[in-house]
Amino acid sequence: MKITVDDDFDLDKIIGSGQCFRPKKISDKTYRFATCDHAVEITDEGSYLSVSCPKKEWDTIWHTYFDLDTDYRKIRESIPKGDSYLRKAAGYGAGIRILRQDKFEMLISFIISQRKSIPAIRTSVERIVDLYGHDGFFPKPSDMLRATDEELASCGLGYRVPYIRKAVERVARKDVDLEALDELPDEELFEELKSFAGVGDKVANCVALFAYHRCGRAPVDTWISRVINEHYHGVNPFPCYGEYAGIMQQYMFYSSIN
DNA sequence: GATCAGGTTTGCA
DNA sequence: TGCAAACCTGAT
Repeated sequence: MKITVDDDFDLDKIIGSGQCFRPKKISDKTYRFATCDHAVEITDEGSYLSVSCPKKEWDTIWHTYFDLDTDYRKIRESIPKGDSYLRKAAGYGAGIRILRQDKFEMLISFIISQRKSIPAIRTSVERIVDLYGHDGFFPKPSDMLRATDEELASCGLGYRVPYIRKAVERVARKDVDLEALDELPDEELFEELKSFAGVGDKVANCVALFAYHRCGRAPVDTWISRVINEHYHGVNPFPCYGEYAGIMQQYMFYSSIN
């Protein structure tokens, strides 16, 4: 089926922006994405996308996943002229969109991400899918309850094993309802996420941004910290960007690692 | 083979 | 409240 997108949309940049770890480029123009119990292959033909799923699935799942109701071009154009670094970064990162990804997968993935390179994160997440997932889909919390410490260690989790174990238990036993957290305002969501062991400011903001689509949240990692020091005199500019701070963060992050 | 990686926790001023 | 140091291990 053909889909046309009249806005910034670049799958290479989306995959390369560090917000997701499992989507893959499987050939020159074709990409594979999976979320919850759905998977799709998308071929970018330039003027349109050729997608492997029926229209109904695209409209109900993937349209939302790719945040196609948001006008990213307009957001880029709203950047103040005086903010030359951001304007340049946004031009370079044009095509990035903030995906709406599965909450449990994001929580686990970003707990793993601390002090790891992106390739290392990918390796660990893939290994978890191999061990506990079904048909290549990320496991449900209950699927991971049976995990042993040895198995988790074999995923390269190191000292994060107890963090993952505790998070799985809290979610599987409904001690925390990740879906229900959707109703909370940003700051309360942030605090709830930080109540997980192994989740600090950076990881909580990543989960808030990439799973809960809180676009005002801007995770500050070593790369962004470098950008702040080198281009903003050490003063964090994100509070100025308001509801789109997270999108601006993605442009800067993408520019700084690519 | 050393060094560092998209941080968090813990302990101590 | 702030600042180091320690932490597992894959990737380069």
